[in-house]
Amino acid sequence: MSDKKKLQIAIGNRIRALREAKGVSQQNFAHDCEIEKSNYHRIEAGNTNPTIYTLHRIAFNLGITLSELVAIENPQETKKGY
Amino acid sequence: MSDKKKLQIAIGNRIRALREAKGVSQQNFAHDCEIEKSNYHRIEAGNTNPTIYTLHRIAFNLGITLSELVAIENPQETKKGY
DNA sequence: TAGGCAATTGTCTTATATGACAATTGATTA
DNA sequence: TAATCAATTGTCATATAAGACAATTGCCTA
Repeated sequence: MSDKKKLQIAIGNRIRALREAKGVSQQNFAHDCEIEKSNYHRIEAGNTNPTIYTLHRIAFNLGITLSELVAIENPQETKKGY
Repeated sequence: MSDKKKLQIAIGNRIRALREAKGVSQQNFAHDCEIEKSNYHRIEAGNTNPTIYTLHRIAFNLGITLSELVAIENPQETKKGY
């Protein structure tokens, strides 16, 4: 799997865990973040490569910083895969 | 100015400071990150809303984590501006 | 002065993130 | 059973990130 996909999945998993910890549904949370719900789902599923501003809105609505949001295991980066 | 633009500028400024601290040119650094040099410039200038994977490659080539890269002052977020 | 390098800007193209919306599935509950 | 809600998938349109490349500007320095 590509580094890009691994990163997307790692971020998606982290967002999902944090949202579930808050006990809020995808639908409601997506609405709070002003993200269309199906696209929000694709972010959690690791099927998209979100922009920093989208992640910023998600972090804000989780009540954490962007830095905390992207504090994931460092996907082992090799050269290439872009 | 929009929250989005403020975020882009904050991130661009941070990337520029870190790159300059390494004493490497935009051209060479962009090449290392596999980003076309004019587009790399637009990121530092805050004229684009980069994807997380682009920032991941930049962080990697700076020798820091994504989390460290986006550890910026929290642009004061109000509601709306999306 | 001429040449080279870095930074910047502009434009066109291509890939894709996101919006919008319909439809399906599964779980729950009245 | 029927109704509702959450999650998921698919498709189309739009906006824009990023690639590619040309051109300009400013700064060195040989």
